[in-house]
Amino acid sequence: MTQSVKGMRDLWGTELAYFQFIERACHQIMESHGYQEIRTPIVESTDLFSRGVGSTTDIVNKEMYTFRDRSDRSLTLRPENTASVVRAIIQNKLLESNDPLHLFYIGPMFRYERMQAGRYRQFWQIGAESIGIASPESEVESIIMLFDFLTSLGLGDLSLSINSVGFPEERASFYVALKAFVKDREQAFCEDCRRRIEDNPLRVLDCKVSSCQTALTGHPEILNFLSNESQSHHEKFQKCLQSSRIPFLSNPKMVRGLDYYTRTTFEVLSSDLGAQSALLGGGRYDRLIQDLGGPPTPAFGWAIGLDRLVSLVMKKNISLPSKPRILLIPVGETMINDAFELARSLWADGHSVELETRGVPLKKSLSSANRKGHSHAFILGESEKAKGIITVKFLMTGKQEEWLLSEISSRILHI
RNA sequence: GCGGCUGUCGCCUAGUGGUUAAGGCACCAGAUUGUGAUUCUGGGUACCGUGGGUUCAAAUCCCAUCAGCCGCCCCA
Repeated sequence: MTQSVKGMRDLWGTELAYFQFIERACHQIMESHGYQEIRTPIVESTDLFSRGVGSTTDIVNKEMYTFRDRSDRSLTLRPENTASVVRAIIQNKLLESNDPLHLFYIGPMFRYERMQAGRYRQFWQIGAESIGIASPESEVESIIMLFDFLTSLGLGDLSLSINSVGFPEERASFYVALKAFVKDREQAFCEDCRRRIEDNPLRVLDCKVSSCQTALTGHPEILNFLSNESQSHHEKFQKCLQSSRIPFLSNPKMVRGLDYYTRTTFEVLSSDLGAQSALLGGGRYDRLIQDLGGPPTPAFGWAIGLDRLVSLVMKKNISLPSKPRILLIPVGETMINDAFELARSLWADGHSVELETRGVPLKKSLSSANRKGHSHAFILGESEKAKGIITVKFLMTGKQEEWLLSEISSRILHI
């Protein structure tokens, strides 16, 4: 049998219901904050990502789904959405007015990676981008929205890690200092770190080996290498977070994997997610829009892994809002037209009702209603018709009531 | 990209060279045809992930492949 492509899964049933619950909450919160949805193509020119995400990142170097189309163009399934959103606002001239833009998106992303729990080759992200504002306050506005969103899902207790990575020209001297620091103490570090010093010095900072963490005591911190402007930006950001009562941890060791970040970066990890603990991440990207051919424009954004968010919400036993599920069962062939008539009037009133059309014995209908999780069965047979009523069976308790046909629509609201 | 583990009905598992692969849950059929879920009775629904190989004989051993899981790397 042909099966789905490795790392790409079908969503249905309970898990899909959680996806939809979260997507609805997302739309609601975004709209209340004035963010508008944007949908960009899933496929883009490969160079958008190599230029936008950064040609030295792992995402670009080993994780992209890149292929050639019939005209020999190099195309890539988007590994993230910020580069596409930036491309879209430049191409569609959304920045002409100089007014800030607030956009959000929900959609699938693709990265060619080794499979693990919580890591898929097609995964879903929800993201928000705040474009055209340089202030630390705009960052906090965006983060407040993010936390309102998480709180509405019952996940308000997550803790935010923040850092600032400054601008590229400010980072260079920090890299030199960090490399020198580690090299001076090379023997104190583990084998992995000795390798990391060469190919990814920042990664030494979050090594899990405790002796390495000890050896890092007094290591150079990136904040000390930033310009006065970047430092004061970061201070304002922290003060604003504090006065907004958003709990955070300043983490000078935090490293992010995308090249376009400038100044503020942040992320939220959750130990409930196992090895793939990253739930969301984001930051400022003041150079990306000009790097991709637009006018110099400051911007800030974040993205949440929707698959991981769903798995967290499900793990915390946060229950979905449940509505009554009604099955209308005509008893006997003569009642099917009456059942259609009743169902159509209930649908017209906006009620959610399913109709049994198989013509099977009542016993069978009730049995599958029970199995499929219906809460109520409406039984309509000759005897009900003669009395102008319907039998309402409560499948949880087994109790039955008789409702007048004329009262059904209003009584449904109270079950 | 590197290292390791796993793969038996819809789900969970037993079975580690020898008859027709076993059990639980689920499912299906019945217990006076308009009452499910509960009870009772009956039913096995599986080419043992796939393809090769070894053997008189393979779910079991070997190889390959696919998929999943775990660690590294990295990220959501």
